[in-house]
Amino acid sequence: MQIAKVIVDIPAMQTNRPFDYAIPPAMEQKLGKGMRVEVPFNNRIIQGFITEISDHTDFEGELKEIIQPLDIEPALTEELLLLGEEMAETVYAYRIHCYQTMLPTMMKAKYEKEIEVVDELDEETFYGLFQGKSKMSWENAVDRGILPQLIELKRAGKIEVNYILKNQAKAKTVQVYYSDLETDSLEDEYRSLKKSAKQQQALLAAIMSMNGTPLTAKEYKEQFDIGPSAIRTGVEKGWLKSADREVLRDPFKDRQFKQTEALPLSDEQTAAFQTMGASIRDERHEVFLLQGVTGSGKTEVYLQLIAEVIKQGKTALMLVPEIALTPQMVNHFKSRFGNRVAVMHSALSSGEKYDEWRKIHRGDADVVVGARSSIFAPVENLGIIIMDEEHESTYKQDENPKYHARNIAIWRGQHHHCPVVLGSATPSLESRARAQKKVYTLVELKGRFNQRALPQVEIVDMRDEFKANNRSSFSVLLQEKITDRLQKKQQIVLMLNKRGYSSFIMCRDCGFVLECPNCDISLTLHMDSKTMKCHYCGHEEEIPNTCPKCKGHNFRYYGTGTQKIEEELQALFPDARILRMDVDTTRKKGGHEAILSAFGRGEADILLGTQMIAKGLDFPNITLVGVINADTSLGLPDFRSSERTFQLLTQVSGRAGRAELSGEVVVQSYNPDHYAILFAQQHNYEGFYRTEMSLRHKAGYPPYFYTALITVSNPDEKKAQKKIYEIHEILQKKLEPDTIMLGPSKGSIARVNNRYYFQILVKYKQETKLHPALKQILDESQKENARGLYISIDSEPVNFF
DNA sequence: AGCACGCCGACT
DNA sequence: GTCGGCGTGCTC
Repeated sequence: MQIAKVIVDIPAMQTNRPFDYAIPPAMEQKLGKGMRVEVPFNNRIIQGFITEISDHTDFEGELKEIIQPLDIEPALTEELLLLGEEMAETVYAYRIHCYQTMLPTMMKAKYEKEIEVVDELDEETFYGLFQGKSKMSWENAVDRGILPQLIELKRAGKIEVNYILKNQAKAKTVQVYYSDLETDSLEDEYRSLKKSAKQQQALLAAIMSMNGTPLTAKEYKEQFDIGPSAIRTGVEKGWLKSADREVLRDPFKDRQFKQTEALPLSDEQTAAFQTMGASIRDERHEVFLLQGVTGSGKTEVYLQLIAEVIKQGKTALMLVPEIALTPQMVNHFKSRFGNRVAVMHSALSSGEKYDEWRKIHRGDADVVVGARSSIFAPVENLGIIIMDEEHESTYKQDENPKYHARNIAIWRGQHHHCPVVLGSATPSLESRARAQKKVYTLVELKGRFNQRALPQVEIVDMRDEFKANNRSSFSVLLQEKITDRLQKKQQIVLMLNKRGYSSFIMCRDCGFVLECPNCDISLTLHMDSKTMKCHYCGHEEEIPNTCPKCKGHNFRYYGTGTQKIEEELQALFPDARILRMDVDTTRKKGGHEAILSAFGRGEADILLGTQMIAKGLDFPNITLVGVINADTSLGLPDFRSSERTFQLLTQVSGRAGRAELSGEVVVQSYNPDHYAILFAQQHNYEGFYRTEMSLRHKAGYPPYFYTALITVSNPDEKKAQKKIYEIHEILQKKLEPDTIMLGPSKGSIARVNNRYYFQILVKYKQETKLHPALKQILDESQKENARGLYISIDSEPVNFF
């Protein structure tokens, strides 16, 4: 008998292992590793993944049978099955979670409960409770509040609760019409028609010419000018049969892409291309750190490396940060490689995502372009993995499974014996340090395209502006330069650094700040909805008119929202056309792109936005970039705050002067002497790297130490606190003496959604005992989990919330 | 996760 | 005496 080992869809420590199922004889040849299946589990029916087919089981009891497969072909390749297993270990996640994140959300199971009548009911109950039907949905029962009566009936054995698994992954279909009649009989039909039945004659002629090939109604119309009513007649008369044909939802079907050819490479680009190309040709795994200043032509190198891979009959994976995945970016790839490019983008509908996934799965894509989760694209025969802007924190998923796409990329690169290219103008310290230690191979692009100089960056000390009685958000210098560019009809980009910043309101009389009732954080003012919102739990309330504490009416609005800056800017420059880009104006689908392309067409003089403007913006007429507040990101309680500030300033500076016109940057700051700002001004990555490395060394942070963040949360503050101290004690006993623990401390937001957070940050160099100790802590916490005590472990966290 | 089993308090 | 509270343990 054949046995399938199945990972079931129950995320719990006790079920985080394969369960054995008997394969019914009829399915023996049909089931395979990586398939989703429907299985009975503890009185229910749930989804699972087959991880292995075997002829042996250690299970002593009687095996249950697999009910049915949910796919025709395995959803997960052997590679992904293995990856998921290993990943679960390193990110402290359940295997089922890992497998689910590898697939489009549509393939995740949905469960429904229904109540079925199995025994005679008296008329009153049947017509009253069940409304004369033998089945009722669980929701219906809950809504009508009749569960108590149902429990009674259940006990009497008159009803059953059925568990239904819904496979949401449905391909979109269109109706097609074909004929299975012989030509002879069609000819007979033709002869028996009245002379006046022109439409039917035309239809029969068409059918005969198609030779049984199915066509949609639309195709009949286009090719033969036969309308739907004739087709209906054809079906009625039995000439045509209808069937469903699967179609792919193509998010780009209405777009034309002009074919582009490889551009000539500079000497430096050629050298970079050859270094990395050698590894492609030798089918050798190697990690490259491609460090190139903005405008050095990294993208063209990527495109040509991918072309090389395709030439070898292999496939390529191209990762970009979500925010950079603009249609502009997609264009580059679609134009070079045509429709064999699949794009995985969060703006796609779930159906479109599923179809792009299927396109890859079928082997119809040679190039996959996408954000973080595309690293799990089911491509076979990988020839290269490229990760652009590798320093971006969005490559780390901040919910379970907390994986970093960079690590997954390297794993897959090893598996496929292919190179991994990490590209950035401002590499993460971790990657740059690895390059220094020759773990990665450093490839540099130092020159800018067309030898264009990097923009001149001026720093304005905002403290001086304040002393000189300038209370505006714009320094005199920035105002002058804006005036100048407006006159010259050149474009301006202004960035508001919102990181670590929020707009809140405070009572001027008593100092009261409106806070979230569920979280220990002030509510943020949202002008678009005219409400106060909590960014952590979603709580929303009216903007108060009077202070709840002192009944005063004098509120002060803190925080510089883009909207407020826009008003200020417009007052200063009444004739300037300003475009604002922030979460409020880009919320709608395609809003981001619409604003960018309007700016690209020159429909505005000034683009004002948050960090999202630092990326994917490449317009020749921009000659001035202003950073309104460079330092708000410096004050965050995060050891990476300097690194992030440096990266952001460098990136936004790169927006200035990309073509014939040279650019200028004005950075306004209250900390003008901060090294992150000064090094960004000088475009000096190396200087920043060395300074930051020595600080990290002194403080004992990555890349000198590894980190793991353990977070405990509970609705009861005392319980969470007790647990974190217990964990602290266990770890103290077990870990190496040179391992450092910070904490236990309260979470940087102590309460979120009515849960209290406590955490410990473990910093270690060599630590073989940490992993088993943490696993054990997780295992043992399982019981408490049910009572609302959650433990989360984040290996190499990037956000410290 | 969700369900059955099992052991103690408040009732007909 | 029983009903039902939820703590405990299992699911192929």
